[in-house]
Amino acid sequence: MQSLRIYNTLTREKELFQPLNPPYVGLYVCGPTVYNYVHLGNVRTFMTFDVLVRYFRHIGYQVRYVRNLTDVGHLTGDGDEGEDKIGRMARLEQLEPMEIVQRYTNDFHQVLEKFNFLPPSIEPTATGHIVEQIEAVKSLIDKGLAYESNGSVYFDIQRYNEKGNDYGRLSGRILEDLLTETRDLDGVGEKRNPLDFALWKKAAPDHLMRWPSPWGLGFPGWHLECTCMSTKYLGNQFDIHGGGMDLKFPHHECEIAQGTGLNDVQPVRYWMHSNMLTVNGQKMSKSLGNSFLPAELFAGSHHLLEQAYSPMTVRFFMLQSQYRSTLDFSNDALKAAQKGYKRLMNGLRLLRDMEYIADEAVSIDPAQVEEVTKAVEGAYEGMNDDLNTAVAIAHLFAMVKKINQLYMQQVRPAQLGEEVFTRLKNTYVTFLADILGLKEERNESFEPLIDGLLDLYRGFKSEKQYDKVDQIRSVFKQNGLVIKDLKHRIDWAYEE
RNA sequence: GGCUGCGUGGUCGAGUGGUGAGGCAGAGGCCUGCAAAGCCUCCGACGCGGGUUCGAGUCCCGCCGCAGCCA
Repeated sequence: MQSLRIYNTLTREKELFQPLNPPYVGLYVCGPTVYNYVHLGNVRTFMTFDVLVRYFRHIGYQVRYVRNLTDVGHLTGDGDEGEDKIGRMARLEQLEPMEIVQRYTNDFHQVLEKFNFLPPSIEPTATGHIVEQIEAVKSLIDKGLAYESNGSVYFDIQRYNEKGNDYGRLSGRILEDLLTETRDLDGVGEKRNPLDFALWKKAAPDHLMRWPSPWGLGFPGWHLECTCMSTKYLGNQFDIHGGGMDLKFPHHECEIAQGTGLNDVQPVRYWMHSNMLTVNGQKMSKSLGNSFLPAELFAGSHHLLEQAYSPMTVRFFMLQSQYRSTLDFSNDALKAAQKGYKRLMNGLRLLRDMEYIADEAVSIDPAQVEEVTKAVEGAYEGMNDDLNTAVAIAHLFAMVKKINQLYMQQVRPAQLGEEVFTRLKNTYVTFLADILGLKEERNESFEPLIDGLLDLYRGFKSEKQYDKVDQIRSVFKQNGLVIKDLKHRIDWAYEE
């Protein structure tokens, strides 16, 4: 099995990944709050973990991938104040909260399918786990780590730390500093300490989503659902927890506190955080007007976009950077990605029809063998080094060059030998399709039509009817395809 | 203001003590009816100022800029 190293936010180091119960891997990723169309930044996060799951499975692990949907409890202030995000949308659009949830859940699934994401093993919802959350609150109160105040229940951070825990470790925050910073703030109200966070909130009379509890009608705090659902399906301690960088504090910090408080064990062994997106060097935000939706990207319908970019182009584009780096969206970068993506896909098409040809007259060329071996091993080394898809892709380009050389008969399969040839073929196809999740975007039913046109082209070409030849070329071009006139054959490819 | 991370060639983007990233763009060549595709060759960088080292894009200090979280 490959040895994968993962950057653990908790230790700020790359660590060798060792699962608790091999060959099983438990992975939990914070899913979206379904109150609006899915944000491109979220897409990047889920893509990171999509590739992680794919790679784990490829190297022989059995993954249980849990990605939740937040459908209650996430407030507009991202803290304990403000309106429920879903409740707010329901009020504005005069719909049932669950109508909002369903609408944006559907959108979320649709978008992810376009990007060729694997479905999670379990996709639990917060409202589906109210009972578990109430039980968790009770347990935390029993343990002296939480207290009721005016119908709400809060986690007692000071008590938690007095018991030898370290609230703030994940995000590099010092409790004393946090206390100093927040001391003079008013609005503490029901809390003993301004840093304490809500486990259960009392519902105001006009609050739409509420459930009965030992503390009256209310709803769960945002952080609690992830603790309950992750430990329910993956155990009190599990392998990996992922999410966007923005969730490190306070969300994930609170999850650690809740999980540790409940089960006396650190809930997560490896914390992984993916970085943010920028647009033309600036952060992507609605107020700056530079935030576009996946659908706008596919349609090219945003004023900052010069053209449409297909889902696979965007997928390839995102994977060309390492997940812990910020990634900048711009037209030039996306156009470059489109060309690069098509180059890889053309290689895939060629390779599919390529068979090994034995040739006694040709001996194995060590230099050729080494080039292929280096590319294959390099691709794995990239993935093993904290999921460095950028490095893996660089080696795929080395492979596509070799594929083209074989196709152009500049290199003979026998120069590689059957074993190395097969290794090249398998690795290339596996990396693109299975690990990176990149697939051809085409309509296969049109292929006979393409072949028919190509026959006509051949005929005109041999008759030197160049006006007809050029005409057919232009038809291909209009459809994003190019005709390739080679010494030994005539073929087509995606226009890059 | 605090914490965390980043700043690489025309552009996007890997690398993190000792000649190679890679994609896109650009230049030349092979091929071609002309092209395109492909192949070969080339061009070229490490925010600014100090320091450590035989040697730094890579480590340390300061500054500037960008991003995330907190206030």
